[in-house]
Amino acid sequence: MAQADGGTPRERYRAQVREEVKRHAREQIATAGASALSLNAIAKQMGLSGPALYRYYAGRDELITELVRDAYRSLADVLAVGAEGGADLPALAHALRRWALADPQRYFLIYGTPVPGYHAPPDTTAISAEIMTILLDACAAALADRPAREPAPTALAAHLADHRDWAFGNPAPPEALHLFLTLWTRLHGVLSLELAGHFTGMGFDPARLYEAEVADLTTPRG
Amino acid sequence: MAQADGGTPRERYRAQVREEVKRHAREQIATAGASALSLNAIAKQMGLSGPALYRYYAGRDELITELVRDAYRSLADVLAVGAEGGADLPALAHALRRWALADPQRYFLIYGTPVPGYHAPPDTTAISAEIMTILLDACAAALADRPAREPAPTALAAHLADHRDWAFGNPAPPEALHLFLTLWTRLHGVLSLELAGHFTGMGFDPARLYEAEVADLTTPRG
DNA sequence: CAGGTTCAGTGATAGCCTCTAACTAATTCT
DNA sequence: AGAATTAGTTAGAGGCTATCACTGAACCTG
Repeated sequence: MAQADGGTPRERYRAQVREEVKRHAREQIATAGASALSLNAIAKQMGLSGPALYRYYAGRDELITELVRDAYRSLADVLAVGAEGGADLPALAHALRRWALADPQRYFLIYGTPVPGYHAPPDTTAISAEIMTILLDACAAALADRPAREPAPTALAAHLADHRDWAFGNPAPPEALHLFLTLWTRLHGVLSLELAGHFTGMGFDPARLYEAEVADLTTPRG
Repeated sequence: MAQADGGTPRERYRAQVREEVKRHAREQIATAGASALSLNAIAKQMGLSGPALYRYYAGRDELITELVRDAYRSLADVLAVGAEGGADLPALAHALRRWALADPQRYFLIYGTPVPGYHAPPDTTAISAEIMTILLDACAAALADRPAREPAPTALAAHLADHRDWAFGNPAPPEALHLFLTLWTRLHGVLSLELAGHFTGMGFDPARLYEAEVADLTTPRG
């Protein structure tokens, strides 16, 4: 993993160590949450002494930012592969759920509690836009497949038609914008509460709730 | 605030200091997030020296737990007052949104990224159940007001009918259980993404999206 | 291959933090 | 008034982030 050889041996070594640091970091985050991530502890686990890691990462923040970037990248890739393979909206929704369940803390790295000061670097938000584009396109495609029998555009769709800056140049119709936002927020709603454990002990199967939301999303209203 | 006089002067003083500690803690959390909360910093702000606060809170965790409890209590009270006043589902939904927007980090204290190890104490989960009961009752009432013309109970409702342990003794019909879960997850979906800032720069008005979800929730499907 | 440069890794240190322990001083109770 | 309780103190252990100055190895170049 991590393209085997990049250039000079030193560069390769650097990349290798950076990768190993991230491996430990991911493990630490998965078991104790992002706030418990400690450069010091990682260094010790790798048999290094504290400050050594500062050769590889400028600080804790940079490491976390890189993990956030990786998380975005990973999700974008999963969805892109699905979309290329002709996956429809429900298939993408389930790919998202599988991805989230595989590593809940990775999901929260992206969609969890924000740190008030923090602003994601531009390249990260670019990947976020990539993700939204994939889902938005899928929404537009889903609507195109539907028997066009909605003479009453929703009020929200009209509002979105006037404020579509975020769908940078995407030719999706207003209804698709509406569908996308609804998809995003509803899936996130179920997923984040499930991953946060708010359903544990309730007895029911969250997968069914998710399934019901997906079904509702892909069934035109009467 | 904080019932003026409790008993011995010492007890009153204790309660007063505990309250002041929480005040500073809330402020700190609101501006820098829960992970940045520091007992030491609070002590200095209060003109005390570090360890003094350990007379009032066993540690950082206990303080945070109390803030979580207060947050639950505050939300439960807001909703209870609304429900007593005869508020319907949309009114409760808007009360929830107002409460969340008033202090986003307080919302995340409850519904944000979980700390893997942490388990909320029983009294806290009891308040959570209180909140769910209010909303569930409102859902049942909303359904009762609807023209009863749904011969096809949803598959999810059937599943929930078999797994209704969590609605401890609540006589709500399965459809109400379904509606409640949908309400909860959808509202949380919009709210948490909005509060986390994922809509900033998108140009549209999150309130309209929220409004659309509320409307959808309270309109029977055809 | 010799010599200079670059860079990984080190220990020391400053400055935060949580939390414990021992002590002082004020308050309250009897 | 004397005894018991308790608020607050300093000191300190151990953790963390991060900087700095240094050593020693790897690398490149003439």
